[in-house]
Order: sequence, then structure tokens, then C-alpha cells
Amino acid sequence: MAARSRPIALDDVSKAIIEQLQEDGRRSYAEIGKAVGLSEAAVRQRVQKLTESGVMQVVAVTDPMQLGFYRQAMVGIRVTGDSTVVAERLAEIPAVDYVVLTAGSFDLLAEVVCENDDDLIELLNRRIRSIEGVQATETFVYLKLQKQLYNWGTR
Amino acid sequence: MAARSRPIALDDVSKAIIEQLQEDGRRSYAEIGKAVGLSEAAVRQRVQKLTESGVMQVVAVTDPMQLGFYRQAMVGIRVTGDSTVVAERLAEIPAVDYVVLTAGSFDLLAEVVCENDDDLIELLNRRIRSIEGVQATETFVYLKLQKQLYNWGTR
DNA sequence: AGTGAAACGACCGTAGA
DNA sequence: TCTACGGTCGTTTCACT
Repeated sequence: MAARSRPIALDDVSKAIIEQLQEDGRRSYAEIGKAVGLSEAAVRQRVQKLTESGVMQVVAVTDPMQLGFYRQAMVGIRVTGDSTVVAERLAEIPAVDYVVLTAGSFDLLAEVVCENDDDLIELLNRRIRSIEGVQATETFVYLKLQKQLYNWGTR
Repeated sequence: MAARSRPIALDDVSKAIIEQLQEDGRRSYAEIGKAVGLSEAAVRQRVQKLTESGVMQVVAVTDPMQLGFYRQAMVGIRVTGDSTVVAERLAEIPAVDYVVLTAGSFDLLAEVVCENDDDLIELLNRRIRSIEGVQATETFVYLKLQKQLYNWGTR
């Protein structure tokens, strides 16, 4: 969110390549080439540029539910003092997978992943509310995930 | 979030493999094998199992900022009536990349990705608040992304 | 669940349009 | 920025442990 260079405009071919890698990040360049009508080398060059420029990356994502993390929640946090310091402290907690500084009635939003309710309570009490500068928290326990997209801006 | 089978316990080797693919989703099985002390074929089998079981997937993720989507926000939504119906309607909107049903003072949370403030206003007024059953919304504009993890449960 | 070997296919660098 | 091509390395299948 720091990088504020000119936006990179993707043509339809690059969008198609990203869509292929969205379906399967390990699909071969040759196969992608067939799908988008390009040679293997051309696909490889474009993927390399997209990756090096930071527009796209191919990564492994895991499903917390399958790994026994049955409780997810978003925690809205009000802060006294410097919210960046609190954000850094939150980011150090392994169970916190997402931290963003916001404008609005919360200064910070943090997504947390826990095994069960007891873990969530512990996390909130001992790890999050104990951080210097955390004034108040409000927790939104996840009931059902409806949509989760990783490829913003390509659809 | 529906799948509630027994949690799959990952051993250290599988965690190491996922970590390798987290660093670079296109890293070769041979190279991963060297890093984790396994033959190439063994790595491939494990990746296949992890993928087929839904524990892990390798996908392309894109950076909205780099693509000119400078405004992101989380929208908390209060609903009258059936929140699942509203969630489905939200999920249909391309600019909405994340929708989750929650317990708490919001019934739904939706993350949105926009090019600028005007787009965000339009999105809120014409697309989101116009949905039947949306009673109230509260918007938290993102100022700075501090942490974003894709591999829950492996660290 | 793991290894090893041989055939096959993908990947990479370079050259050229 | 793309295609073409050859050398190298990764992947696949299979037999075996």
C-alpha cells in the first residue's frame, strides 16, 4: 500500500495468463500458452515481468478450517496514541493473519485464526487487549465465508 | 467454512513444503526436495495430496495498488431479514473481493476494491446500500496494509 | 510412504524477426 | 515483444523397497 507508482494496465493476454495461474498456479507455461494463444517463451517472459514488478505472485494458500482452525474473526480496534505501533505489535502475533490501519470508528482491523473459542478468548485477553495503546476492541466472529478473491482487478 | 471433517495434522515436512511454495509457488519439486530433504517424487506426491484434500492450493494473487486500485475498504453491514441472501448479492459485485457472515454488531463484512473515492461512493450508494435488506453500512477506509498472510496454521 | 531409473516434456538462454 | 530452437533440467511412470 506504499508503492504509488503509475498503475500498470494489463492487456487481455496478461489477464488471461493470471486467470490461468489463478485456477492452478503450477500450470506449465506451455499449457498456458495454448490456452491464451502464445508461445511458451512469451508466457514465461510475461509471468516473469508480472512477478518482478510485483503485480502478481504465485503462492501457496492454506485453508484454516481443514487444519483445525475452526474459529476466525475480525477484530476492530480503537487505539490511544500511535496506531502504527499497535499494528506492528499485532503483526507479531502468529494467530493474526491480517492487519490494516483504517479510517473510521476503528483505527485498526485485525483478522485472527484460532482453533476454538477458548483460544480466541485467550488471544483477545492476553495478546491483543494487553497491547499498550489498545483502548477497545470489538469482535466479529465468522459464521460463513461467502466469497474470497485473490485476483483483484483482473475480472 | 462448511467442511467440518477432522482436522488434518501436518508434519514438519509438509509444513516445510508449504513454506517453500509460499515463498515461490512455481519452485520446482526437485528444488523443494533438496530444501526439505526428500526426493522429487515424494514432494510431488505430498503436494498432490495437500492440493486434492483442499488443505493447500497454489494460486496467483495480484496487488490491487499496482493495478491502480488505490482505495480499499472494509464495509460492515447490518441487515434486516436474511443475511445469506444479501451475502449472495454482495458476492456478485466484482469490486467486492471478500464477503463473510458474522456475529456481532455487523451481520456481514465485505471488503471492497476501488480505483478512487468516487468509485467507492458509487459502489456504496448504487450497489451495496441498494440491496434489499441492507439496513445500515459502516465503512472503514484502508490507510495502510500492515500484514497479510496466506498460510494460516503453518507457522 | 519412500527411492531410483529411463522416457518424456518443460524450462531456459540466446538468436533473430 | 514475439517466435524458434537446442541444451539442460524437471517431471512422469513404473518397478521396487
